[in-house]
Amino acid sequence: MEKYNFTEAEDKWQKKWEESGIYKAQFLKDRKKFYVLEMFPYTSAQIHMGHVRNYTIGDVIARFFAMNGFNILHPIGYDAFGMPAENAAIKQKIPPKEWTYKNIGTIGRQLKKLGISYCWERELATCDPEYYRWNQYFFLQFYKKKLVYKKLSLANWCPSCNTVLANEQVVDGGCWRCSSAVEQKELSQWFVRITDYAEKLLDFSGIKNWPERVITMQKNWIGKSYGCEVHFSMPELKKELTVFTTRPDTLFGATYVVISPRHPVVKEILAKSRLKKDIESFLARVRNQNITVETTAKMEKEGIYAGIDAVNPVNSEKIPVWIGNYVLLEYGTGAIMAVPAHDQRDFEFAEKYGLPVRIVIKDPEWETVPEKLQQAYESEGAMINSGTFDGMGSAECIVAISKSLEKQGKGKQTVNYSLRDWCISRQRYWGTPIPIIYCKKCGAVSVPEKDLPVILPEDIEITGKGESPLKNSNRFLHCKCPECGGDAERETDTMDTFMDSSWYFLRYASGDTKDKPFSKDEVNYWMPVDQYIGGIEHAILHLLYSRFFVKVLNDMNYLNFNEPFENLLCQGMVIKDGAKMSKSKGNVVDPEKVIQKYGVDTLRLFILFAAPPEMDLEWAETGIEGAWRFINRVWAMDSNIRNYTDTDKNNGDVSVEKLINRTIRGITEDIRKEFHFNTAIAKMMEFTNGLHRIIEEQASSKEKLVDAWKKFIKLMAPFIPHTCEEMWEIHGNRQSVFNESWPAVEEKYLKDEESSVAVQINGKVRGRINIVSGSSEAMVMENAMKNPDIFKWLEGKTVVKRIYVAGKILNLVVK
RNA sequence: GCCGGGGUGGCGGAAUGGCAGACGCAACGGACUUAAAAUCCGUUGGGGAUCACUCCCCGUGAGGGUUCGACUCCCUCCCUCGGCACCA
Repeated sequence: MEKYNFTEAEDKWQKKWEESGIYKAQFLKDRKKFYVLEMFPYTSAQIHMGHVRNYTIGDVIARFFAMNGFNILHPIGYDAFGMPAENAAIKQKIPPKEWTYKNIGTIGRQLKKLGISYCWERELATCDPEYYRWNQYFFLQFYKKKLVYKKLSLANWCPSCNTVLANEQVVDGGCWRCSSAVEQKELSQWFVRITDYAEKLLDFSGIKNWPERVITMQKNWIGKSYGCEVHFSMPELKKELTVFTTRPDTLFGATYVVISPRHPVVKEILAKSRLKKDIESFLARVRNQNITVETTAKMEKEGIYAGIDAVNPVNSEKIPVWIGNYVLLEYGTGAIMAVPAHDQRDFEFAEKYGLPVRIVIKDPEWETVPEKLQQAYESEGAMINSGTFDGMGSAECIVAISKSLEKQGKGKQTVNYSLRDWCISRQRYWGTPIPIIYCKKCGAVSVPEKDLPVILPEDIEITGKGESPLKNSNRFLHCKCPECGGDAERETDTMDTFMDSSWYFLRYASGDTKDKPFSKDEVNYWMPVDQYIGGIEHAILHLLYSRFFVKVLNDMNYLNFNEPFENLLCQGMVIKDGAKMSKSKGNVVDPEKVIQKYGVDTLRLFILFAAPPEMDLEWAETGIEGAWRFINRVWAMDSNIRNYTDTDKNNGDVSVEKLINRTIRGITEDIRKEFHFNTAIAKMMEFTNGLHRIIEEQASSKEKLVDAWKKFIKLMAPFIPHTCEEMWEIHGNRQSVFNESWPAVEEKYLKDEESSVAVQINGKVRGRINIVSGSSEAMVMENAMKNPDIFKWLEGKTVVKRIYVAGKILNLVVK
């Protein structure tokens, strides 16, 4: 028996698919559509196993829905802007554009080898000026609506390289290139006002099926909390200080307030305070503490008395104002009231600096003497030391105290979000230039739409040092003001690449894009994406920004839907030797090598079989061998079936019909329900095992056998497309198997005349009996009593209870 | 610390209130072969009884509960992998 020649078949079918344009998306308004999308790849050197898994899952879904009568859009493109291109430029002296397009070439070739059913006509790269001009266009539309603005914000700064660093470029508090200590520097940067949409983004009602954890992560990220703003007066400054708290019930227990070192009032304090020198040296020390993830957690809480007091509005008590490094300017009002008795952080801070503690909520299990308090009591209880509120429950006091403050104009109930506005400024080269011109006379002026795109210059050397690289291009930097015609300079920041990926799915959905970002009609037809597939690492940012974009564009009437991705599948990682495949771990398996040795269908089959899509997948070379064996078994079986000879004994047998119909039903359900391709493939294996027996025993006529086999080829086609096309052709078909429709279940073959019922005694299986379908409970019982295996357990006992689940189980409770 | 996923044979995994371990891998035995590879057939959770057909006990991270019946539902705990983290 000859082995399946995968190289020949794969080349042949990939070519045929390309020539026939079978996967080309067609805008057909009256047909039901299905948009399958995998997160587009970043243009690093080549694709890895994680990509193969992602795209294979998408491909099975696309092919399955196509065979089920849907009009399919299944596009691909490249996330082509970003830092690694600049790193390559620094290290290898290759211009970012050259590096990127070289990689696009490699990845494109690799993707084509995977034989995915992509509509290549809609391929895009975000670094193409015809793409990024629309980033600029959207920026300007948002600018008009005041959804983008400029403000001062902190950035990581390397004083030696004289450059801004991304968070991931800060390693152990130092610069990744030169290890100098990283400082925080205030820069004027562009922000998108995503906080305006916080409430809309919390509404997930337009989403059909997303992993629960992704929704939870987004909700936590947005971080809505109900609370109260309280105004404390500062007599020395003749000013009010507003704090935000979620626990107004503890207001009587506030023994000091703390403000962020970057709070605007700090300047005024410095002007007035007798402790000016001490505060300045404290600020100098704290200011350079960088705020990357690792360091924030370890950072010691520190503070200093500001030398002035604040007056608590509920009891007119004077309490000290402190400046503390643990208070964030960006959250709430940048100032807090500290209640050490009922907040663990405040408790620790108070202990460290010997600040007073006052208990205002009674812990039912603990004493109410401050000196004896071991830790803050953060739960509910009865109010004490709180004036007229004493005796009330603390939960009702949250509302009562807020309302009382509101009435006196000393505070108000508010809602707070931890979501911050989206900083889109990057002081880098390889990104979309921000279309703003600075004129001494006219200020910040938008580039007129007719002048878009603002093209990224290529006469730039990337060094990784100095400020924004675009400042080095005179041709780029200097321009005329569009308003007054005078000398002006361009904005030299580029946009965050999340801007690119926030709408690429709309561009894909649009065939006609000469003079607009996308065609409204076509986008309204294809969108939302019916199935989006990608890694969990994009659970928050990419998915949140895309949702935001769609909501804004909906409000601006560019489109008429509210969510970009109705269904989301987050596939698990590819693991080898207990760790995620990665270059640094040295455990990568190159997909191309596997394809060379076994063919892409084998690789697909293994990946789909080894685990359900959402779980991590353990790479196993022996598993690949198993997949390869299965494909060859199928290949051999195909020729056995073609060479099968009829005998006269097999005419009435329906076992092959039963088998194929059971398989059709099982596989269809496994795909439909949760994309559990692993169990679908198990059912294919069960089918071949069963069919093998039928062939050996010559239990079926040839006609029925061939008929079942052809249906089986269709069932396998989404999984191993090349192999199935080849077999489909050998069986005399001229058209692609993907023009066929998915086999339908013939219910009449699934009604079993006999079924086996397990008989339990006190919940333990003691025997099995075969019954005629539809037997009554009494008949089953009678049958069971006749069975010696069961009878012996009943001797000398009485049956006190009988549970019968039709056709499945009979449980007898005996004493 | 908070939130979430997960824990089932030697391994990947099935079964989500009704016969635990489908399907595959690995291992072992057999057939074919001069031999090997490939292929095909068989066995395979642990323990025990039996010449044998077979039969019994234990078993889904640990302990408890609900139920005629629990991998599945509830409570307590342990381990593990992710995410977030001074959010006031």
